[in-house]
Amino acid sequence: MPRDLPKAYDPAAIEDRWAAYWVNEELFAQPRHLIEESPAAGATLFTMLLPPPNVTGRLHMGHMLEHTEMDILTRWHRMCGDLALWIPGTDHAGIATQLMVERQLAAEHKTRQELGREAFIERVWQWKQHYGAAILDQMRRLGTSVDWSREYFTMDAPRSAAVREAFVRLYEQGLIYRGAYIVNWCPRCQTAISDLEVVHEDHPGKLWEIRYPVVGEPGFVTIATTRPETMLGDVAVAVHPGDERYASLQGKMLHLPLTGREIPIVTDSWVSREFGTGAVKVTPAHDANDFALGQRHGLPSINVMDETAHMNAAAGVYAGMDRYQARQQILADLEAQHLLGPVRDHTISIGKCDRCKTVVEPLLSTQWFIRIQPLADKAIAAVEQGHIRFTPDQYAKTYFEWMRNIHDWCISRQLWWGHRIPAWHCAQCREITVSRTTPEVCAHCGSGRIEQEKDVLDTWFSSGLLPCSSLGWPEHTPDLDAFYPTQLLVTGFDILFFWVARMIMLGCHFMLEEPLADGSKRTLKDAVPFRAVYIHALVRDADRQKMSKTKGNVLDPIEIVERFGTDAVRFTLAAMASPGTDIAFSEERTGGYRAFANKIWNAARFIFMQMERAAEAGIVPDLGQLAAETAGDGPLEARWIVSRLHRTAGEINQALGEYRFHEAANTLYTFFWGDFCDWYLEIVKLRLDFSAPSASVHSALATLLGVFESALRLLSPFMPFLSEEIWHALYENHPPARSIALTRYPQARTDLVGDAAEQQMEQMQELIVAVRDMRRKLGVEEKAAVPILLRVAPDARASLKQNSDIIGRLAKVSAIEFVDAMPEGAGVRSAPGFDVAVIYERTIDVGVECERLAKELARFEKEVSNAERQLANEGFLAKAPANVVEGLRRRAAELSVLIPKTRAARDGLNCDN
RNA sequence: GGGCGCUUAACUCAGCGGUAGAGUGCCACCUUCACACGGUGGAAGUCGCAGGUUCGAAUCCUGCAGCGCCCA
Repeated sequence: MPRDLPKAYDPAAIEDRWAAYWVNEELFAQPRHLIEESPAAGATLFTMLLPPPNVTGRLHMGHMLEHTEMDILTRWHRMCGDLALWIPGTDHAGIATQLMVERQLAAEHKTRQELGREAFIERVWQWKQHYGAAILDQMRRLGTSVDWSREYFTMDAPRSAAVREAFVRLYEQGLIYRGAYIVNWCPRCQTAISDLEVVHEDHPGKLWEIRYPVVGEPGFVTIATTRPETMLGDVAVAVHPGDERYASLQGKMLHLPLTGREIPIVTDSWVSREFGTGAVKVTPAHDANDFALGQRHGLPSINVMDETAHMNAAAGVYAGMDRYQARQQILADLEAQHLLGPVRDHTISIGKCDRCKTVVEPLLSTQWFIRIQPLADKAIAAVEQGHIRFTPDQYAKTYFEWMRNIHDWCISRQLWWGHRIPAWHCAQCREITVSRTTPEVCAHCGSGRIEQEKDVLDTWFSSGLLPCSSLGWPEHTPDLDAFYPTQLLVTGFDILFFWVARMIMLGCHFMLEEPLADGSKRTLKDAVPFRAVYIHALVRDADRQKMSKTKGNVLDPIEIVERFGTDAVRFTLAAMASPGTDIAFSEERTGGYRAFANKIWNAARFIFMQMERAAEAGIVPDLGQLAAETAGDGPLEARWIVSRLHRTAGEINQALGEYRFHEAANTLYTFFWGDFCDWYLEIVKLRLDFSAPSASVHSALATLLGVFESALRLLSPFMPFLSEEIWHALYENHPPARSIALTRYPQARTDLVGDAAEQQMEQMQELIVAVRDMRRKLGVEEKAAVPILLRVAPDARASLKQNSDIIGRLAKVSAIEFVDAMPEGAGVRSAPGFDVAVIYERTIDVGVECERLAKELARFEKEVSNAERQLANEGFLAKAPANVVEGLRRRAAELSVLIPKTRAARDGLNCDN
């Protein structure tokens, strides 16, 4: 029996099956031949690129959140009828991957140098085949609705072709150059790394003062430095031009201790007079600021270290020492010459390699650079002109800030794993040949003695091209015509500069040259790689701590998923994903949403049970005609639940359109559990009397099934597994579509949103809750039904009378006596719309009830005095909107009735005695 | 040093100009034939502090305090 669900919801029993089904049936693919045969022109598109996870990575909670948000959006758009395409893939991650394989080699007591470049790269490919798909496999298990037929890898053939084309084109356009500049050098990885790959940490350090003797006269200039070992590469000492202390020394020369060299004193307003002694040593080859200063003053650069951060031949007697060893020796030698001044404790910011944590050495070396300004200008304009929108919008500021202070991009890396730069050096004429195809001879002198550049490209050079290259660029493909620009990029704020900025720069630059599908010229508006960027928050642990390996508080999402189910984890993340706010991931809360899944599961069991009973009575609903509708003269609960459903659908659609996942999830939760299960199902039990099948029984069943089926579709993007399972079961495995994910998302029909039904129902709910509370206070036994006295306004009486069976069942009331006036005194509960009393001989706990009434009275009195004060205020009456004034008047009137009633109730109980 | 953000119920967070909300937790009762991953009811907040704008401020502005992040 397909509708025979187990009593408790067990995600493990259903998830693998559906995950495999979605992949095997290729449900979420947009086949290329379809795009070619009938181009997507005119269709509403939803295209998104998966920010490529590293091949070295395993899924973490950040991915889980990111993928959940992207999957909810993609599934939602798909169900809204959009042509939805989500392209998955991985990034080759140059340094990280090379490091993994180097570690593997180290365990075998080998180095990559011993292996040689070709064999090493072969080994990395093997590693990649073996481990590189971990995250994608995890995504398959989690049911991520991507198009697997379009999976990319940043080093596969099409992406490599894109990289080569991009490099050559930029070179031809004069936007790539090669030169000697200071870069962040990792002595362990032995490569240049980007600013963003350097993590700065404050450490306790020292500030040493060193005396440099003035040439030709007695006296010293005392400089302060945190890195004495670099003094061997000093080429000047700089002071502020306005610094009185050094005014007389300007233009003089100094002896550089331990070297025998003489260096000039230069003035530069960059120097801080307050820091240290106000005199700073200048070492252009080992400090970025000094390098810039050296350039301004035409100073030479003296490199005193090699690629492993050991002192080189230029360091004289210190050659061969490691940088820290050299520091100690230099300090000792200075001390011996009485050139060392006072030492002070000083907190220094140390930059470490993000990958291997080695202290980075600023080093002068020859690298390839992109002249970034022309690209950045377009990237800035694209956002300024509104072609790309950020959510939350404050990230646009961060983006501008970075983009406007951008430096030329060092794109060369001294790694073996990556896209090797397509440039060939000629041994004959020393010229460089840059070419799309591998050249035989030097383009300048025709010599055959050419050798390809050893450096590879920064990984982001290739990932930055992905919005174009994943769609086939530089080929002008139907995919490119159909899907570029993509609609959205979802990513973390830490990736803003990594990918987002580079994708925008490269996309705007290259795609401007690519005509639109109709052949017309593309403008910036359509050259952007995506129209919107949604920045999600950080997932922290339950104590708001950042998850980190060293703290040991890292949660493995797969492990959490195995305990709670994918749907519960997805729902938790969605429910907590308020834009701009970090998520304190709590397992307790995840447990709560697993309970929600179980609740829905059991609602389904109940409904299926009713269908079975109906079938036994000969009632078989037409499952092909399910609709969340009801007749205007239908019973109150039917009109109400249909109204609530459509209101809910409207709110969810709006919330998702604004990336307000938490609002969408909470709205759905409240509807499903609060409205549908707690109230509607309880009421509908009254209607499903299959012993006497009537039109109203048929209609009740039809509404129940229609609303439930719609609610499942509302749920589907959030809980794809659960909704799929129940939905297929509802149709006894003969559903109208291959997957609930391929059906249409419920849209709000305003004609079915009934304010009157909602108001009537609300009043009845309020009455039922009041009676339940009074029963408890009176000590009525749980199962006993008791009569009540009820006074309501004449216009509400008919509705309540008609639905007295609902009140009877939900509040356990045996009979309702409608009266025009309530008896004075105790036991009467008053609300704006009604007065009610439970008829029961046992008395209430007078003390407790008096206290409750006293509190209520105090609240009413405070409220009424506030209201009266405002209503007496002419400014309020004149300036406040009419509906606000009217609302307050109505409330004041209510209170003026409620207060005497409450007082009377207290008098009846003799509370003040 | 520059920039950004946060401070609301025991906890985690919504709300961002018109009568303080949710989930979890807590207390009491209930094994009622969908669900104890449940039901019913309940208690719980001077919205960080001080000024200002406004008829009206948790919500806007200014200052202060504490916490956090990014860039240098």
